[in-house]
Amino acid sequence: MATPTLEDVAQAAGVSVSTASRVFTGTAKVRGDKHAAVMRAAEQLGYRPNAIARSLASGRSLLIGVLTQDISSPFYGEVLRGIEQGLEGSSYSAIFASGHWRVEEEASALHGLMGRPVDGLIVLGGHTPDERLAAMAAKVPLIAVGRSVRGLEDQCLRIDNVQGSYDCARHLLELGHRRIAYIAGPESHRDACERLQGFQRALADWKVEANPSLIVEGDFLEPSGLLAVESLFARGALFSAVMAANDQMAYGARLGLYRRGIRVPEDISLVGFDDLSSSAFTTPPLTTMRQPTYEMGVAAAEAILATLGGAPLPTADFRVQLMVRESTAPTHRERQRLSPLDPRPAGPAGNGTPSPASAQASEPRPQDPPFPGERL
Amino acid sequence: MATPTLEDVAQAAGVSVSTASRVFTGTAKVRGDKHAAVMRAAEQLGYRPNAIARSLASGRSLLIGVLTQDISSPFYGEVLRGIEQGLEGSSYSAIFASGHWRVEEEASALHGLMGRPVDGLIVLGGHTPDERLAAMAAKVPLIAVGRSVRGLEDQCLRIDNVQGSYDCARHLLELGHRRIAYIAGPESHRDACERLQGFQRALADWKVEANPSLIVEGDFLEPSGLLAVESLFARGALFSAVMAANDQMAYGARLGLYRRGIRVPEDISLVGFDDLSSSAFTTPPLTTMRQPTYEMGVAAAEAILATLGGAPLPTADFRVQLMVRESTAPTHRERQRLSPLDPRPAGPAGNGTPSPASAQASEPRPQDPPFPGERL
DNA sequence: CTGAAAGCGCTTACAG
DNA sequence: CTGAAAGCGCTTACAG
Repeated sequence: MATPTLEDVAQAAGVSVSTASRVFTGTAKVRGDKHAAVMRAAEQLGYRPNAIARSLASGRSLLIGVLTQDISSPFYGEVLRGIEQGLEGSSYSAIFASGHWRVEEEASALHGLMGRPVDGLIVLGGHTPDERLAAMAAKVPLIAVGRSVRGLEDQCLRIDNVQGSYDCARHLLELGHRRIAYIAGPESHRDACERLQGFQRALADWKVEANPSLIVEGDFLEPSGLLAVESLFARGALFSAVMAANDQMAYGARLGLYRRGIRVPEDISLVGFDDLSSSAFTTPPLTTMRQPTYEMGVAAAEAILATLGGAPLPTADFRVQLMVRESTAPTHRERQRLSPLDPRPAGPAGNGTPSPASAQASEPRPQDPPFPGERL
Repeated sequence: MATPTLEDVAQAAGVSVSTASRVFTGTAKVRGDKHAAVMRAAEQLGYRPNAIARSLASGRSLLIGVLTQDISSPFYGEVLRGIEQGLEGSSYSAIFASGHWRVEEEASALHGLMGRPVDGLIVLGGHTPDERLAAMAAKVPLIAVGRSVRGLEDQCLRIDNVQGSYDCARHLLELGHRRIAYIAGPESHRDACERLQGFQRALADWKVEANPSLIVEGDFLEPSGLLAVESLFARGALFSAVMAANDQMAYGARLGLYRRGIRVPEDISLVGFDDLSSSAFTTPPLTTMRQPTYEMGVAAAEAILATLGGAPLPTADFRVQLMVRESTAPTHRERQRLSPLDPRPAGPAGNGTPSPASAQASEPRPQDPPFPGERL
């Protein structure tokens, strides 16, 4: 038998389609016995309301479009999970499209979503011009996560990248590090620029001279972190810490250090940004700035739902939080200052401005076991 | 102005809606000048065909439902990316729903997808009973990835878990390992059972006695890998290698070893399964069994498209591949056999049946630098 | 090649 | 509380 329609149900229940419709939408009271008859008929026939027909008739698609950049990104993945959670229990579902950070691809993804059309739009990052998003926002409730849109400031869920990055750098500076290599994100990313800015501001506040040769640009993916460290070594750069603009590049940097036989954090400290779920399980567990990505996804969904329900936009404040784990340690000099009697042997990198050439030597040498307690 | 409809376009172009419709669907020839007039009018009005109305009229939603388990899973993420890629260029888009490996949640996700209704269904893993999937498959083309469904064997895209796991174990056995700890997946997962089976079969072929106290069950997530290693140590188990049923648990195990100051692979070898994209960047890079997840996603999408287009189901064969990286090494005994003059000092774990108690000692001791070449 | 018309499966004023 | 009817924006035989 073909899929049963509302008409089949109404007929089986001995009521009009209007009445049958009302029991499913709940828009008006229906007498008890008729209600029951409809439910029974629906059950018996295995009736499922056709969402498409319903959308066309009601003018609402019950779909929230989500423009993401990469469906498999560990960073956006958490946001998507949050969105799913935030939509749970509502009658809306999410439909995803990926833009891969390419303006044209984002445009066509957006085009596809609007053509459905969706009842609301959540935009995660990307390079779509502000004007285009403002134009969409005029048609449909829109929330942006991880980017800001001029004129739509209160519909943008963001963290303070400058402050977050500043705090990462401060952590390193307080541990005594002065020569800090920085692996930046692509300068076309606003996040990347802001994080670089936070780093530089901290340096300035600590009266540490900025050293352009300690800054390398990556693309937010692992291999670029590895390359960055390699190029740093190739140019003979000296540093006691590496700060990466995101965790994925920090992973790559970690591998670059490992390849040279450099220990983290004994020889060189490492910090990331994002706190991906796997960052608590790297070797050593990565010190990084946590972004509340899941929470932002939930909030984005709730904000859309609120707007759709005619409620005012909920306000939320998203704080970053430094997760001090085991990839950062005081410089040797700082350790000595703190406990002059510390008997542990100083590694070749223990003076705060290590020579990578000596750190490279593959002579067996003492390995510090992790001392997490020391740094808390 | 409200969103323009086909009727607006037809009117502006001076043709009937039928004709206007034909230029957009391409279902019939339209005279050149009328075609142009319609295109121009559409352009001018900023017309976008309404996908919902189109679906209702044509009886095709142009939506492929994807039942996944966790939208943020690094494993399924790759499959989703493949599906997106495979659908690219077609007029279909994917709509995702997550089941979180819970039968009822999967049912409601499936219910939501079928109620839209979708034109095709791709199912990733999960615990939905075979009969339910068979029932869906009767209504709509269905492809399953990473699980098998009785009666739908040729619509299931799978790898040979038994063989893959066998090959991982063989790799370890050939390196001389005999006491291999195994971190299994949950026994309710078919994949988990098959991988355990492959492991045990290899042991049997090598005449290594199976040792139940070396097997711990996890849940495929990182923390369970950490717990597994801890419980192994707690019970005083002796082993020179750890094999995990997936990469995420291998990451957790890696951390457990690190916490005890145990070196990988010098003291203990470690192997995973899946080859997640970050596994090439762990410390050390993880030896693991690659699953062609992205390719399976592409193939699933293509199979659906083919079926929808009336073409026969394409056949594909998915091979796993052992990625030998740097987390596995020969046992000390095996190294000596291979090059009796190897001058490197033997670690406390070098005899193939190490004592974790001694490996635990936090005395500084020589650290082997990585020797990737040695194992190729 | 083209238009008028029916119809996709619902919802929702409108009139009782 | 309930039914008949119009309509959502398209597609697609059907007849020219």
